[in-house]
Amino acid sequence: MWVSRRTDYATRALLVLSLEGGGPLKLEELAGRTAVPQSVLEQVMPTLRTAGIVRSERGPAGGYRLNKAAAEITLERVVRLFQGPLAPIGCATRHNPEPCPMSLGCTLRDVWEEIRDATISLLGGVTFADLAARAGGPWTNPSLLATAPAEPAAG
Amino acid sequence: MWVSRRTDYATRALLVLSLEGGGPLKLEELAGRTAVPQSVLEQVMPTLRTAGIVRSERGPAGGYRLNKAAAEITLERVVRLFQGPLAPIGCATRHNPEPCPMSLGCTLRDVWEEIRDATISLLGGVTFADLAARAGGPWTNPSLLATAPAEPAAG
DNA sequence: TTGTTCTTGACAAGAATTGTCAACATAATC
DNA sequence: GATTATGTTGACAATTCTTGTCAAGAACAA
Repeated sequence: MWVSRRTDYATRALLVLSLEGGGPLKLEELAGRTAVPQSVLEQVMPTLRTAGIVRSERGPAGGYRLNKAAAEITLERVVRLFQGPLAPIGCATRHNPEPCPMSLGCTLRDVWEEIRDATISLLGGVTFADLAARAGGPWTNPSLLATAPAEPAAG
Repeated sequence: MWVSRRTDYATRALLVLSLEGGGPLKLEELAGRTAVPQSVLEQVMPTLRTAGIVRSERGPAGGYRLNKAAAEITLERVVRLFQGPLAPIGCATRHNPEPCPMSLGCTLRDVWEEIRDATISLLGGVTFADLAARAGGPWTNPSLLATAPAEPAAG
């Protein structure tokens, strides 16, 4: 339960962009196709842009597209961007681990590091090309999305 | 960075109890030997007790000890007790996953589930007997702990 | 009865998360 | 140039989680 909503939303947006090879997608479209509040994507997309992962164009016919091949964007890159270190605990990060008076001979830390490495290995081994290749359902067929906004037919 | 302090503290306390095969350890001793604030252990230990992992005795000569063999207490059990589900995200828990309109054909969720399973596999494969067998430093030799409380010799 | 120890519940301070909004900048089109 | 469509930015409120602390109470032994 440690992947934040923003991380979730960012990966969703990138998966849709990976599936939409060509033209730019507007923020509104992107929000609709990923079932993400547009107001949150407003925050998420600029972060992806600053990181060089997506590119944007303004004005009519503007929108977002990938800034590099989907095969070159790993899940690790994106999760790191929004989550920071992937270690489950501060004493087990690879860079600048949090000091702990019990770290010497600590076998608990060994396990935390194994979890960290397994996580990195999995996230680092998956690109958005991989994710796009096997995606289905509403990902490839937007009409399968309920798109139930404010008020359903009730009254 | 998803393992909470309380989880950290609980596992530390259990590791020390596993190393101290025999007599009960008082809360104060346990706090000292694990470098954990006693006031927090006051909250953590009863949780371990209610879960049947440790046993307690009150009065003088009281304290805590393991309620079962260290080889029968897995890290998974303890982490679950304090963290809840081990999945990185709500849609990927094994029981009652959080519903998501994008779950059909979602390859992202596949990866989250792989991370969940790898985490469970690692945590489930380690017992406190394993952890105790290889521990060293201040874990086996408490005198190596700085135990620097309020005011060091400075004046 | 006294002293030691665990037990419980309430709590405050702080941090992180989540979602929203308004004002602004840029680009195309009329 | 005016207008419209779009991304950009920063501030923000509400909520929830985390962390540590404390005081009063219950059990046990001497």
